[in-house]
Amino acid sequence: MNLPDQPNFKTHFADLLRQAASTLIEPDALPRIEMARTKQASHGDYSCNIAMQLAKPLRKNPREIASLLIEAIPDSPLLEKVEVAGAGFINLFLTHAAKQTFLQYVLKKGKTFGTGHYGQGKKIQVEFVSANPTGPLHVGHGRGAALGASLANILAAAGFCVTREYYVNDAGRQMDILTLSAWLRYLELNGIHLPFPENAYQGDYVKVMAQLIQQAHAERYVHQADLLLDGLDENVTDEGINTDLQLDRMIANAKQILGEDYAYIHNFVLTEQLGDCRNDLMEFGVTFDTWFSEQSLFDNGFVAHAVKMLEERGFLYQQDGAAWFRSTKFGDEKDRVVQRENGQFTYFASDIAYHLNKFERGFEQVINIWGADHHGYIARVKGALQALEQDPNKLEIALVQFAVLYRDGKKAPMSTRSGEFVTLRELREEVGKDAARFFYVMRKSDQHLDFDLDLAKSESNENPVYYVQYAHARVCSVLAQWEEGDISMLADVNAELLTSPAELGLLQKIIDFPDIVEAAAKEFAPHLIAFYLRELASEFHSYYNSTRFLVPEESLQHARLSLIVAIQKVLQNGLNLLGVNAPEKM
RNA sequence: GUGCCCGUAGCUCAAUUGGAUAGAGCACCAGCCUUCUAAGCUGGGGGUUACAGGUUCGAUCCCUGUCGGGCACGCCA
Repeated sequence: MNLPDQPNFKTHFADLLRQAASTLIEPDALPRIEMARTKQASHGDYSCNIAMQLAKPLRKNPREIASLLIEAIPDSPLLEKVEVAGAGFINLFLTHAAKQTFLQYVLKKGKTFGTGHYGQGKKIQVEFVSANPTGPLHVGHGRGAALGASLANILAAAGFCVTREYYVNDAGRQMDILTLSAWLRYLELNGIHLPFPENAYQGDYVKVMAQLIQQAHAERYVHQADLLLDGLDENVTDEGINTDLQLDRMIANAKQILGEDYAYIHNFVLTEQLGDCRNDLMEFGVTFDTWFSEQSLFDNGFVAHAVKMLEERGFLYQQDGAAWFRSTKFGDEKDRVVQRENGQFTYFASDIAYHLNKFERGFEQVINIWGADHHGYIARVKGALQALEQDPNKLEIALVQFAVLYRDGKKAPMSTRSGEFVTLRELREEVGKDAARFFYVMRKSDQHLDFDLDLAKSESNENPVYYVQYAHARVCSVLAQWEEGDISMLADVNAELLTSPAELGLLQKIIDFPDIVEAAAKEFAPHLIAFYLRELASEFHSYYNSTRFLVPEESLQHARLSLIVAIQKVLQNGLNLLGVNAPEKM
């Protein structure tokens, strides 16, 4: 049988029904043909509800319409039979030959099986993680990283031209606080003990950075540190420093005392944290095409430019000395400040500039992966884009709910500022990269995630990661014991011998894979891949236990081997999309 | 208080976005290694989809209300 290059049975059947429906109704009035995979084998392989949808416009009984459609359906070598069922479903059965022949395409496509053209080469950007470089990544960032990286892979597989981007918040107050924190620790190393503000960064990593500065430059950056507390309340040493005002005063003092050296320390801690973050993510299998600096938007005047554009279009007004953007015109709850009383731009201002910049770089679609705590932020960013005459629908925000760690059935404590949190690095060291990546995307992203550390760690049948990987290792093991051992022999195998329910079920499962990838891309839902892989592994394990592959009869042996090689490819490709290894031995 | 998200088996979650008898894993019970890896397989029990209405051929999904949980409501980022 000769089939087109990348056969898609689902769309083929949809075409057949569309042709049949054109005998009953004007093509313009025809709704989209929904072709769904069935849950039960008795319902065939694919099912369509078009007859029910046409019941209203045609004013006829759905079952009657279904019968008429079936009579009008063109002949196809892929269609075994078609029947009416239930309230008017049209159930279609694929021929065994169609399923069996499909195996050849899988083996031929190999690593690229599962890819498609849904994205039509559109330029799409995925921005994710984008954590402030003020400390180590924690397990909350890990979920965004795993989700973003997997989604980017899936979009690329679905035919998009993907750019992965990390927005570096290297401007602004948090970086100043980190700089001050590091300098204070550095001063301590030089015997100068000033009160350490409660709202500065407490983590030990700050002390490590201070040590690095100390080792490289000795006491060079001590300067007149005793002036640091100037202008603060008299009795700070007794009560401690804990207000934003006091902290900002210390930062201002530090800038004055250090002069040009302030920039050195600022830059040093930034580079250090960013490098740490990059390594951490790399070891997590997460890489970026672009690290986009927020500071660069200020340096080249782009923030001022964007704000000016808002002003020119009449969306800005002055009140209480600040410049406000009329975001309420675009559905926001209240207007927002873009330039403060003291002349500084707000974070929102640079974010407007950043998103405008994204569109000006020519991305046809932009996806932001944000923590769910930022959901109130969506309206104002989209509003600003609209005000700047951009299409806000080109920006899509995927919200990620928090991940809560459980150890021994109890919540692991998490509190960012106090430095008491589980880092991504610790998580990786504890459960391993593969388990962490898989667990993070096992849930729909807009759902809370309960991350069971004990389960992720367990090297047993309880662990879904090993379950999928084990299926892959088993195939590899069989192939290793296959004496002829040449997979190319399987290219033109006679798959007609694959007729058991298990074999036909597995064939259908393989056929589904490209559709699953496309659905995952369409819905920003990597968890669909995880669930699919689990199901495929399950069917394989069952097959493995019931059927011997290395049988004496060569044609049957080759047929079965070709099937498990195809399964191996799908497992590899699927795990690869999720950033999980497919080990040959376990 | 206002806005957004959520509520599905004992636990953690799915459900092709309005489709057929709501499905998996874990946990629990009973079996399967002289055979390609038992990190596996086979069988079993378990549900008024928080609750009350509404929309229609058909609702876990859409609308209204109630109860319960999470998040957000700065000239912070």
